[in-house]
Amino acid sequence: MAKLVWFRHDLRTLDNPMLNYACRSGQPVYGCYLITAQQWQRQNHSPLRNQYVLNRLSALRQELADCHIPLIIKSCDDYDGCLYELEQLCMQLAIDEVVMGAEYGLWERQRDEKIHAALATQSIPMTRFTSQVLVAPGEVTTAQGQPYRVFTPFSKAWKAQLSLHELSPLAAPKQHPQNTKIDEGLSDAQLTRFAGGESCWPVTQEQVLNHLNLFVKQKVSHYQQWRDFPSEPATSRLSVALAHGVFSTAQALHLLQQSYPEQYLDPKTGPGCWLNELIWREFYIQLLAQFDTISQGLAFKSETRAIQWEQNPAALTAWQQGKTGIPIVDAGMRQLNEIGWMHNRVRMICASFLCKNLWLDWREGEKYFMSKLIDGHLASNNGGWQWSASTGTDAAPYFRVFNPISQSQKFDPQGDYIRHWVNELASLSAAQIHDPDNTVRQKVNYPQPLVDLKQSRKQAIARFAAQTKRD
DNA sequence: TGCGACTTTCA
DNA sequence: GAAAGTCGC
Ligand SMILES: Cc1cc2nc3c(=O)[nH]c(=O)nc-3n(C[C@H](O)[C@H](O)[C@H](O)COP(=O)(O)OP(=O)(O)OC[C@H]3O[C@@H](n4cnc5c(N)ncnc54)[C@H](O)[C@@H]3O)c2cc1C
Repeated sequence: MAKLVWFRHDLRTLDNPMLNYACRSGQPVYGCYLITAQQWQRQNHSPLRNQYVLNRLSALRQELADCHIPLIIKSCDDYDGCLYELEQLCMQLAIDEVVMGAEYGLWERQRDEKIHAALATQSIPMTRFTSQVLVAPGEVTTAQGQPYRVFTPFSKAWKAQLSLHELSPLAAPKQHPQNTKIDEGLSDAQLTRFAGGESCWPVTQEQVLNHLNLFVKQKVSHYQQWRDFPSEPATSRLSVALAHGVFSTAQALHLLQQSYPEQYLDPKTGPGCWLNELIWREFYIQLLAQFDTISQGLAFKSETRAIQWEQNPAALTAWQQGKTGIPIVDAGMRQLNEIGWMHNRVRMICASFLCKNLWLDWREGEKYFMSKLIDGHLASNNGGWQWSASTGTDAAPYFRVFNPISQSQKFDPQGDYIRHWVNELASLSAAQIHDPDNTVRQKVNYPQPLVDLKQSRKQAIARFAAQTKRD
């Protein structure tokens, strides 16, 4: 009899509770990953993200091989196909337990429930661990026993919970070498072919951990000061690795704690501010796990669900292509389109512009981001969009509307970020670049602003006021 | 991590 | 009449 570890969003060998549990049994251990291409397409996963996953799987297979654990990679259409593949594997490999890290989207929870029930009829237990977050959804609750809906109290409870958690990361387990040859499914050559190239993002665990180490040692102290300036390389850019579980919150936190024991809990310091961002990620994940409306595409605040958003395909396309005539928005959208990643400050500006100034449905923005981001993750992406749209819990108040040009002047004062991503504006001065004069726009062939910022802001606030009063 | 309308304070 | 403060969307 053997154990099967099903990898999903925890593509690592270090600090992996499933692997450790399976290996402690003393039985043979097999890893598996199921590629569900149709499902990915239905959920708008971006091509660059798929490429990253496929590259990462080759690397993970090597890392697992160092532990003498084979990684079987199979392809099936969608979540329904997963059950069949798992049953096949259980039969072929004489599996007596399937082990996995919990996933929190509604469809993923339903899939896992189905599989759990089906395997149970064959007396194969399915055991779920917490692998994506340090503090499991529901582990901390408000005094009334409710899930937290507000970030600050959640983060306090989260930190208070740390004393109960072992932070020193689990080592990668080592199995005895196995001689028996098994069918590992898709070969590395096939993975490389499907990936269609090499991801620009680090794919090995070693590269990612080096990057994490370097960030914590050299950059996190200045994080608080510089994180909002998109032309500064001040943020960790670890979201891609975190979204796929190449390392855990505990691994990052352990480093922070070791390096900055006096600071890491204080959000006013660089390390403490960065930890807060890791907690934001866990905050949104626990919301996703405990409120089905997020997976169902409903606004979190019910009083905002009746809002009639504009239907304007031309404006949506202009926004998507980075041709809105608002330089900072266009720079952000072009960064997203080109590299599948956007700086957080600019994500907020682009999202706010779509919802508040263009009055387009935040779900259109959410969908488009998901179709381009490599770090795309339902919990954080939905969280970010509902924050921006003021439809979320603990969101930006509807009357606090960003002015993208003031944001641009404040956070990209020299215009370096804009110059880098918007070619037409590369030669403009800092005085012109945030909102060029008509004549300058014509000269460099840059569009006029798609909307009047002042007027659209006023209208958005009025519409929200009318909507929320109605109840 | 908002901003305009309005009031108060000071010269 | 400028600057600083307060209010409400
Ligand atoms: C509209 C919108 C959509 C977003 N979509 C996603 C998404 O699909 N996936 C995603 O991982 N993040 C998303 N974010 C959050 C944030 O923009 C990115 O996590 C961040 O820009 C990643 O860069 P970094 O790794 O350099 O972050 P750092 O500043 O170094 O932060 C460290 C880590 O903390 C987490 N984090 C940071 N900020 C947030 C946040 N606001 N919410 C949740 N987690 C956070 C990320 O995992 C990040 O890697 C979105 C934000 C907005 C406003």
